[in-house]
Amino acid sequence: MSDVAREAGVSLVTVSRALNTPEKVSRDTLAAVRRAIDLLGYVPNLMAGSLASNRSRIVAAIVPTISNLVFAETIEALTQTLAKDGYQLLLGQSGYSKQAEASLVDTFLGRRVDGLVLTGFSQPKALRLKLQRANVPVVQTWGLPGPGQTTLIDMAVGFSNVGAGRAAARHLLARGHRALAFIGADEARSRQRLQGYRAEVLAAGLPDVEAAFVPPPVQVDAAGPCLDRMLERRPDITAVFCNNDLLAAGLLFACQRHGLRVPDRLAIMGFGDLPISRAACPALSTVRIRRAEMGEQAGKMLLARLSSVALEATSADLGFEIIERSST
Amino acid sequence: MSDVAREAGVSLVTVSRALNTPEKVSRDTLAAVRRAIDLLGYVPNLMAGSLASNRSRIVAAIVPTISNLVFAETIEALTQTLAKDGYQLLLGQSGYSKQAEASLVDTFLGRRVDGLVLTGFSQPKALRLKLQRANVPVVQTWGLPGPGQTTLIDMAVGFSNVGAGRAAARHLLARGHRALAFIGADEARSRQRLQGYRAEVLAAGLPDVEAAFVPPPVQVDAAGPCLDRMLERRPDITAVFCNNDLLAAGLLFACQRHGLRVPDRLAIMGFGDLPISRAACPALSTVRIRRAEMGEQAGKMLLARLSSVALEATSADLGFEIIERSST
DNA sequence: GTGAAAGCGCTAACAC
DNA sequence: GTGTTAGCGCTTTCAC
Repeated sequence: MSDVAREAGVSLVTVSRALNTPEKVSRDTLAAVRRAIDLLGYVPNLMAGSLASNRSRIVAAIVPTISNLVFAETIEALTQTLAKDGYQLLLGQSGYSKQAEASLVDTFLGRRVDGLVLTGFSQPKALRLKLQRANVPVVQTWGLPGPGQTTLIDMAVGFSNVGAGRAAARHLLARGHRALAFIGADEARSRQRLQGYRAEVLAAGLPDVEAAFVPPPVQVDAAGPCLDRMLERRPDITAVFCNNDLLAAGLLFACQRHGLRVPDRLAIMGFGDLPISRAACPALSTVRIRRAEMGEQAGKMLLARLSSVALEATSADLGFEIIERSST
Repeated sequence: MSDVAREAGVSLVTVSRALNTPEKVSRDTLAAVRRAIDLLGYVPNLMAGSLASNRSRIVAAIVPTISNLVFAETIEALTQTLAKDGYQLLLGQSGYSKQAEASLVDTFLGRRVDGLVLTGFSQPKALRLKLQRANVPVVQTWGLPGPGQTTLIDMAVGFSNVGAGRAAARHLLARGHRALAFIGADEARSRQRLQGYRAEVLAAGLPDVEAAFVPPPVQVDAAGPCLDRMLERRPDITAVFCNNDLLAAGLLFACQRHGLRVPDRLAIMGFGDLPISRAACPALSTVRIRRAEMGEQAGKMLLARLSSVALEATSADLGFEIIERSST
């Protein structure tokens, strides 16, 4: 930077200003500085700037895995929202492990990220306190703060997993199904959806839900084996709520293979409204959630906080929507 | 850090050493320092460390979009390989735009990333030169350096897209197909596969391939409309090579919808060997590529370079494999 | 094994 | 509108 300053015949600060607040520099000086920058091929060191200004312009996000399309879309929208304001994204993957999440948070705090986006609300208390003490803006996603273990750290954007489970059950019950099953990943959000799903079924005076869990990360081909075991135990099952559209698509293929007609013999309901649910044959009924908006909203909340703009609310409920298609 | 030093009764440098090279500090001193760190809740500022040491321990990766499962898996493996050595990943998404890619590179160079992972080989010359001048380790992925516009910047890991296209064509020709079609995204790698595919078809003395391009990012539901147009123009088509398994699955659903039997009326070949290709009914023949290994290998190459370990080769060909299943 | 001194390349605060 | 001064919180180098 001092080379540039010398070349342009100005002082070092002026170069800094030309870069960061060009409107506070005269036209001629600005031109001279820019010429010098081009001439010397100068690339500003943002790390030094971060150290001096105490703002890294980096936000970190932790997801269980980026290989799950639903998280990928949230991250994509988040990255793009942040990029508009010159922020970059550090990506962390917890692999559904609380311990890995905690150690990622430590690293990210050490890097002095300006903000943090977490997935879910089941962080241990110690982590919550650490984050609150660190005084770093945090957005939790893919759920909503509420009673139980779902505690708010700072800000939140998502939807009610329990409510989504309830709505799925109501949809299937309204279609006349009386023996319902559930297939989901063995993790917190999926269990919350099951909770709502089950509550609705029991409230209708029906036998309990037949539930199967597959270890996360969910693979599309995990559904087939589940189906076999399920129908063996409960041949009366007529509807399955899959906690992921990909899982539902896999189940649909498994039904085709077994000659089970969908929805006549077995109704299938997905979750997420991924493009595949619309493309499938029959098209899959599902619960639409606003994945991209979740990332965008998380980014906006952080940016607002970072620019000291007053936030309307610390928590945003993006809701969900039952999409009725042909598989139920 | 000086607070910790005071608390532990040692100098500031000793704290730094206890953190970075604990083996160079005596057992007692180490214990004292660690006690002080816990007591004070000290979190080292890695940005300051980066500035002083001129190593950021950050690697940046640029992919077209993280919402495409194939890239997500590469990124996942890369992140995990880097994490083992204490490196974090900055994620950039170009949205298939060369301009966006160039501007991301500028930002990342400004952040003084220790390494860079790029997707593809068609970077403009100016970008290549800039990266080479910056003297930062770079790995290009999802292809191989070779003649044409595919120039090597520094290191590479991938497979031959042209070769994969050729192999797909040979597979279909061997099954007796004589009128072949292609559906792919309108981007460089897809075009290279078409190039190999077409070359093989023409070499067999057959009519040219019927090719359809969909704008990236590819969506699973993009295939259906393509199919209609294709069969209208060329009702003789008996096999389609889709440049993505998701696209192939979408095509399979479209065939079910139209009552076209797969593979009897139309053979479908996918690309990537995503889990869905095995789960599909009929299971999809496809070209397996080693997505996760690509990320892992890219990470290893960078880490080797960063720790000054001699690399065996600057370029790794991970190959591909034709997976024969029921859809062809 | 430990410490003192000298920066890393910037920005913040204040002066002019 | 521009410059001067004083750091940001570490690591490196060299000395002991």
